[in-house]
Amino acid sequence: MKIMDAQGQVSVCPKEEELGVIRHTAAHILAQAVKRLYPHAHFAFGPATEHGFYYDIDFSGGEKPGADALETIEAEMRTIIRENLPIKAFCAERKEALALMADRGENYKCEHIAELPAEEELSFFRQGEYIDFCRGPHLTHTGALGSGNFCLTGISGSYWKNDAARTPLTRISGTAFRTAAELAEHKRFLAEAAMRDHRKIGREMGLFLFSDAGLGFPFFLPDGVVLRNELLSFWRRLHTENGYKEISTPQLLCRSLWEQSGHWAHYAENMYQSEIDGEPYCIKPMNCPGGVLVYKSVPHSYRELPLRLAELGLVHRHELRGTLHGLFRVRCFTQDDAHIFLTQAQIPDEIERVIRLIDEIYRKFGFSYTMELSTRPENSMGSDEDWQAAEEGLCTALERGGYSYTVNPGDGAFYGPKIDFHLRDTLGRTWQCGTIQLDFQLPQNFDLSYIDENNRRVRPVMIHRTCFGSVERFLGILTEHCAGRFPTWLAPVQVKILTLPGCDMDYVREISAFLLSRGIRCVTDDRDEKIGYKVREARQVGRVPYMVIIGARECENRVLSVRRRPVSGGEKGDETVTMTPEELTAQIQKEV
RNA sequence: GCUAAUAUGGCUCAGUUGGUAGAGCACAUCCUUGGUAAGGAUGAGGUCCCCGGUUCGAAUCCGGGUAUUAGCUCCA
Repeated sequence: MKIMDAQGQVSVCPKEEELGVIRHTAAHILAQAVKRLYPHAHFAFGPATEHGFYYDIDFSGGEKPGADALETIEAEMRTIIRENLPIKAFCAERKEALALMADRGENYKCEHIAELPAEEELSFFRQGEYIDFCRGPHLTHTGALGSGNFCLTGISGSYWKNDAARTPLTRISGTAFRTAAELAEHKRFLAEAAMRDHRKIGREMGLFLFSDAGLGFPFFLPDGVVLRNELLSFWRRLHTENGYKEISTPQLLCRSLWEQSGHWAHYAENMYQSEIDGEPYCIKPMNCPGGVLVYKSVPHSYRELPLRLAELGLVHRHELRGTLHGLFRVRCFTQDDAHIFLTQAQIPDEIERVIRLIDEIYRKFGFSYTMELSTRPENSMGSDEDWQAAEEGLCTALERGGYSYTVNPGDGAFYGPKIDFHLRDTLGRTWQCGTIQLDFQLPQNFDLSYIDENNRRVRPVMIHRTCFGSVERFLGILTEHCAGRFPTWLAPVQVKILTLPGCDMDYVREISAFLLSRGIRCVTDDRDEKIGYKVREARQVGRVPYMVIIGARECENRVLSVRRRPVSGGEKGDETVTMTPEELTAQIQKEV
């Protein structure tokens, strides 16, 4: 694939950059098509992204495109591709550049150029009547995109540099690939992803529910609670092994506590408020002040540190309604929180220990994740020295462990920097789950202390951390990851007994009681239905790991016909095997 | 909160140029006694998201809400 760079040189594109160039050129062709159809359109940014491309466009001077406009725009893009216009690069001095863009009414481009450092080379790409200020590189002519290799995917809103005070822009997004076959493959992937959507699976399997009675407040149904409880017992076992003590702190605490912690000053707009006996109270949006009060309730010795207080705390936050999204983004969720109180010297070791714990949990589910180090935000409290020490503490732990991570400047919590762990949903969108936050502020605000080996009163440091992040979000990710086919130890129903006509119901009851007594979650489907119907329902709707078929043959020989759902991937391919109840129990217990 | 689209039984969706609602699945009853991915019949079930407007007449057209979906922002 040939590309044209900003200097006008043609070269062969490195394989790993091909998609980006294709998509970037598609964004230009999109803009050109839009300009032809909507002459009043003005352009902001139009980059290639991880999944496709978009262009942010200001239509405020006239008609805005609706969703049905996408087809028309796509058709015009195909016309431009058919015209096979050569794409040429040229450079300009700042003054000329500004004049060129101003002449075309491209005020956003002018604003962008004006903000660039003086030494920046200003390059443009021209295709036919269309000129864009752009670093490139691009394809060498519009025909190289291929009219069957792209599609527009949506129309949404955005702002110039995310500033809501500015004129709203319209974002037209699309995606493009090297070949039409790759695009078709991408569409298949999207269809598959829709099947794995946790909102759909949650409804089908009866796991959870959303009601108009409370936006963003999920209900858990009986099978969802089983799933959740199994996940939490795993979590509790692991935390006990790792030296954590579990606590539980109140849902409502008086406002003065939140003022002292700094939440009132930095987080009030997200907090639900109430009043008790005329005193203002807040529903907790975080568990930390509760944990701090537990720490403060008795004097501590350096010998106790690090002191690890874990809490499965239900928190409520008033999130913007447009951001709510299934279990991924809710207004009340359970944080698998812990607050660790420790000495300065213990920071790197303890951070590493927490990273290892989170890694162990994610690996158990086969998740891959990315790590981000977020540094001091604008709206923060504490001294520069503390922030520097805290950021260094996190860096040291990351470097020592040899972990790869990206830095997210200014994205820390208001009380300290953090390491975030991001998991992907089935569409490839990332969601923050685990987090490790270092905090020098709360210990100060609450005058926390411990007695050191010289009998001096010393201020501890605090680590806030979660592994799942939100139990609800984690369950959502897990549901999509396994498409509802949970591992046997988590499956709400582990065994479904399907009866055939003519079987001895006493034997069925005996087997069911036997499995239940061994701690196996088992239900019986003895409806008067065809076996094929029951099998289909158990597999496709219930996603049950083990089906046990009992008919006259099984009753007579006192055995079971067992069908194990394929462990991974495909829907088909399992076989029926004959087992005794003891053998089945042994096999299931191996998986839990 | 912003931009766009969408909103019809528990679920998935039809519903022509405006003339008071349909299907499949699920559910109930009956028939079928069937050996591994949907046997058959009958029945019940709807404030067509809400509030206004246009019209003789609105699921349908218009306006305003609300919710959902996608994206933005924000965050676990």
